Amino acid sequence: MSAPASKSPATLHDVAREAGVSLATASRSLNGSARKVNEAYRQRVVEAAQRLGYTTNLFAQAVAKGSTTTVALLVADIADPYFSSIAAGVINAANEEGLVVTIAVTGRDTQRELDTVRALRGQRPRVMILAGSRTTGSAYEEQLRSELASFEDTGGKVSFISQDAAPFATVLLDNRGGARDLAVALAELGYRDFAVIAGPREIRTAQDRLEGFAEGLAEHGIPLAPERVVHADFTRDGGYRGAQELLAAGADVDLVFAVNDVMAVGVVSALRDAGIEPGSGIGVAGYDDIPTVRDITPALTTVRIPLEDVGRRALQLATGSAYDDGVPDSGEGPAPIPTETVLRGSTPRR
Amino acid sequence: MSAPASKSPATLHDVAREAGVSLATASRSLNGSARKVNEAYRQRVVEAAQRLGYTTNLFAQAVAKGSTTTVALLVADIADPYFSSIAAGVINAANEEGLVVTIAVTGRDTQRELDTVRALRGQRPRVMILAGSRTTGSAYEEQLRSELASFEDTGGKVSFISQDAAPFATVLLDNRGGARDLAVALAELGYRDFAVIAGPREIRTAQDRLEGFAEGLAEHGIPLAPERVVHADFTRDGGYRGAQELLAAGADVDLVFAVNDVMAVGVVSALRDAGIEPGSGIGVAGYDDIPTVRDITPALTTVRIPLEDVGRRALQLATGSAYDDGVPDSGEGPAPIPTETVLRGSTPRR
DNA sequence: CCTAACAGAGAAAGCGCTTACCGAGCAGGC
DNA sequence: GCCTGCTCGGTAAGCGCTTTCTCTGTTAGG
Repeated sequence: MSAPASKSPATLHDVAREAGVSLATASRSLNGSARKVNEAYRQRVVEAAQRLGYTTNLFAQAVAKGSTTTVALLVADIADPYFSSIAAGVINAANEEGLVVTIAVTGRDTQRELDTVRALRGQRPRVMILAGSRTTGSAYEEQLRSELASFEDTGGKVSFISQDAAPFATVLLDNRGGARDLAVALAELGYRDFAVIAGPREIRTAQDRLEGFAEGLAEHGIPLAPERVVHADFTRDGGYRGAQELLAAGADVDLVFAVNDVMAVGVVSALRDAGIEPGSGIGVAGYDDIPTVRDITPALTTVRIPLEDVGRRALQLATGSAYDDGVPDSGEGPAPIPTETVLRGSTPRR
Repeated sequence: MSAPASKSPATLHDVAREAGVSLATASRSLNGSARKVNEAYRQRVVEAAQRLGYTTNLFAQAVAKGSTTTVALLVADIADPYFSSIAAGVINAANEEGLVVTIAVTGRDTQRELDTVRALRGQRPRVMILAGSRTTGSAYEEQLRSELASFEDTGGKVSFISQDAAPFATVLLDNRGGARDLAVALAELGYRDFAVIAGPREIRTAQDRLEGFAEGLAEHGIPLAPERVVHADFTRDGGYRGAQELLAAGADVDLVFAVNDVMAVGVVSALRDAGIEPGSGIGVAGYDDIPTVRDITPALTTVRIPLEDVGRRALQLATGSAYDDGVPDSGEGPAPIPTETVLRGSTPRR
């Protein structure tokens, strides 16, 4: 495959020459400028651009204007439906505003997250959205925050998804409340012996769900013994192994709550492999309401989050274009996104 | 949240001044330049950059160098596991090469695809990867191709995923062959009365799978009547409705093949809702081997594609960094990615 | 010692675009 | 009819970088 002649793309200069006008006029005609341009001229320029197949070089435009149209999105794992749904929301919202989104994945690795943030800053994005970030306890937390703070100092906007990360904007998910409601609903269904597959300890979101769940149980006077909690890594396999661990410990459990659906799916599989029927044998519940859980058997009880909306709002929060769509936006303090407990076959009444 | 003073980010100029060297030296020290720089100077510059929290402005660098480090990825729907897995592959491979990826979604809409390609060109990406594109029959096809051709003329590289799109590079998936093998395997299992939920007619990938499947059946002397083929849109709901349609037509079917797993999941659900047990009643098979299908009941028979690898290779194909990883790379003609029929519970022996 | 050859720092000219600023042309007012 | 005041092209100065080219300071060879 020998490199073809490869002329470089037409520049504004070429367009101006082709149209027989000045560079300035060409620029004004093509990119929405405040200044008016004689319609006849504009026409000529547009046609010339057409003819040459010209597209504005966004990079050059960015350096000239000193601002870009890029949104950077950091997710832990794009193949995870939780994140890909959020990404869909961000991308759609961004496109509507003529913004372009750059995605990077951090693989749930703190060091990599930090490196990625740094690298992404080179793009001078208008907005940086962090989903699935660990903002708790890690040695890197401070570095991350200072990196982000400096990003905001230089005119960027950051928004977090899920856990509160003041002073940065956040699309707050009421993880604690959602889990609490779920616990209450399950207790009311008659479950008593709970175990939970928690997430990584350093992830606030995971921790909140765990704590909220315990709170809900407490309201019904049900304790959650520490040995009934195993920590896993948010993956299906993690959930699978977590369930095995629980089973091996021989505890008398009638419901397993996994703090995300992906792990819950693993739990269902582990139970089945151990000869226990999920649902009728041991109840299973998850969190997120990813599409899959409606299709497995039994369908999973979970807590629904409007993931795509979450992505949308994360962007709007940053661009300030949050036209009010029903979700109360009480000034500064962002109201959490409402979640909803969805009871399905995996948790029949006891 | 009043806008803070918002100083602009440190520039190379600032760094140079801070380090007491010239702009040129600063540039050379920070970004791998061919020219050598006295180590003592380099040190000073690096430290100064550190101190100022400087990160190279990639945009400015791009305009100066005349080339970017961006990869543009177009997918039909990022929330679809097929695409998000591919995206994961692309992103990982790109990160390894220090490239940044921009994702746009086209929503399976031709006009939008074309617009998106145009918009993305403004970013002057090094590479443009198209997955799930319609390259057949649409009125826009020619426009798309000419847009892409012109992109390549100006130094870009495009690579397609799935269907051959000569003269552009392609990560060829042997859709026809994979479907043929699947059909053969199913026929050998004893199935005789087939129906298929095909994809949109204008999508080559969908069409190939349909045709390959028919070929496989033909090898066993089994016909596939046109009324046994319904077209749907690659979504779960599409699959659901397709199956309903088939059922309503009252055909005597013992196996439904949906040309992608997402629709197959819909089929399973539709059958169940109609009181027919998927597997023991009517067999179901899909294509892609997305994670979900292993977890539903019955687990779905399907054709496995190493999706992440596909994404990886799409990038490598374009950047020319295809270190040989076992997949034969016979010079120009790209060998198709090998697929594998995976028989599971949804197609028990008859 | 002197000259040739070579490093390697710095000055400056771009890269493709935006945007003051300038100035020509024209309309209207007195 | 002359002046004021618009309107709207064009000129040119950047934006933050890279890179060529110039030029000085060293080193080495004779």
